[in-house]
Amino acid sequence: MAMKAAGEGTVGKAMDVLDRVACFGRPVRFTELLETSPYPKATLYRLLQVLTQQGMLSVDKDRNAYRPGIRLVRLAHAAWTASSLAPLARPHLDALSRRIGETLHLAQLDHGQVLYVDKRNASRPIKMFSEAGKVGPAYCTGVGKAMLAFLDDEELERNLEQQCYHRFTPSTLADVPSLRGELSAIRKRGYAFDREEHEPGIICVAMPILTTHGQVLGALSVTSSTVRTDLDGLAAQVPLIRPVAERIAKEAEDWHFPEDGEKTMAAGGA
Amino acid sequence: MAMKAAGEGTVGKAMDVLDRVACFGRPVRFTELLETSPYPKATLYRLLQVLTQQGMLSVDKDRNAYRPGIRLVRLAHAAWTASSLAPLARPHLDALSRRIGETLHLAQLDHGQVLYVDKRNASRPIKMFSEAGKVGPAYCTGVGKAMLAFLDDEELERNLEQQCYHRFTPSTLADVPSLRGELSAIRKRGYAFDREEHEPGIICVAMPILTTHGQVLGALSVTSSTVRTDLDGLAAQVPLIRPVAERIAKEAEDWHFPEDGEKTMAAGGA
DNA sequence: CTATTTGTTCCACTATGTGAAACATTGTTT
DNA sequence: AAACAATGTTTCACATAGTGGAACAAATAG
Repeated sequence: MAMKAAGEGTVGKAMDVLDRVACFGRPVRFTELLETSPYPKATLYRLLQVLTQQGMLSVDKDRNAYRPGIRLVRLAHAAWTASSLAPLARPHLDALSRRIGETLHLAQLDHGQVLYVDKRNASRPIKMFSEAGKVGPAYCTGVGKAMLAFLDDEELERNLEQQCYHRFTPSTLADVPSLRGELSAIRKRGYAFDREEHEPGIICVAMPILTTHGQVLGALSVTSSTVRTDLDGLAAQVPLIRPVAERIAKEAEDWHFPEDGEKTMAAGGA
Repeated sequence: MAMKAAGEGTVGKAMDVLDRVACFGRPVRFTELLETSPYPKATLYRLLQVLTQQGMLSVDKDRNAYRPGIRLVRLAHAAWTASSLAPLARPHLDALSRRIGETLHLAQLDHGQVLYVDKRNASRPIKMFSEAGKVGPAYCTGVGKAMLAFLDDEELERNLEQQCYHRFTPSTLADVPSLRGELSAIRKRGYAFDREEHEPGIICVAMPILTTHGQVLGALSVTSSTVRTDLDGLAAQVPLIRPVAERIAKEAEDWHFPEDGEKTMAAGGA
């Protein structure tokens, strides 16, 4: 995932390294990174130094394993609050969750990947942060396809290139032509299905969240399993989902920031 | 907060700009940033361009307001999972939360600030991500002081400089000498109190989480209000809290990463 | 329509980051 | 313990990449 060398400036490289470290999901040793990066030793070394010193990475006590730093968590809080649909969509998701007893996902597109920014689970309330922030493939998930389908040409091409087209299940659309076909069907239909394309037994309906000008903001999905329902069963939920997606889109568009608002200086407790 | 110009290289500046944008908690216009930044126009401009193009910032549709980007959320998920005590501490927090009916905080230190990485609320389950990721001052919170008290000299000095020493309440220790005194008392006692130093009516006990070598990993606190209990009441919880802090420390130390583990490629649903 | 604020581009200058290779520091082998 | 291998750190001549003053363009007023 995201393993292309960002030909951009120094900052671009630094971000790329950040990504690479984050991808591992465990502390990475210098050499490991060196082998999977397009950067020469010394350069990688300095980049890691800087990032560490900046708190974007932290070094394991063993003194030679890097992992994403705490500063990122702080920054992301801001990102999540200010730049995702989640805070705005929350009440709507809550309401939908109460009406439909199924798993809900709210997702956005990020560098060709689906980024889940919020989630409702049928049973327990929320599994918190660790859920928001997860990424998944775009070409074989309901939300992913729903968003891809409504991108403009230029963006679509860029995103199509960024997919890895791994055949997760027999029904995965694992090449560009079939995916294009599916996307055009989705455009016509107005929403997308996931026909066990990512995980066997898991199906979903996904509704794009679009501005009045057709700009893709995100997508909203209801997920279930083949043992509990089928595509028709999910399709029956569309009348419930569509207005929610539209509502979220409307609010996101209208939301002209508080101009100055309150600057609630610091966190509550202690 | 964190408004010093990072004299570091280009990457440092870029990160600094990220912070600045994140600080606002709302979309920021170019000029606004220009006024509050030590960078010349053109430089700031280019930094913003790069960050935007990297997905670390996103531009509001009005085309001239920057805010933290979605890519940060993705990165932070990795950071939270791999680099915070939260995932490891979760079961322990859950257990503690069941025994004590009060608010719990799990925090770590980041650039002189307290960063809350997890939280349990007495009443409703969790308020999710928007809680984890919040920052607060170190010099006037229980967790903050608990951590400061056990830093080594060099780190302590660095951190003391980074405090803003705003007098939130009459009991805030708003200068270095009194803070030093308090810290030494905390070192002797082994844990810290918050005596309404940050918010009137809010008190807490905080236990540092330390490695066997005395390295500060984080802190754990029980928060309550003066209408429900007093410092003695909170101190009575110490026998419950201390072992949990020790347990977390132990596990954090023992946790030598899964060496390779499973690479559960992508998120669950669809 | 002119004035003013706000955002974007130019370009000579040099500070910053580059990367091959040498060096240091581990850890492993016999 | 010496010889070896693997990993991490530093050096240094070089040029790319970032800098910032100032001129230019666009968008809002007045």
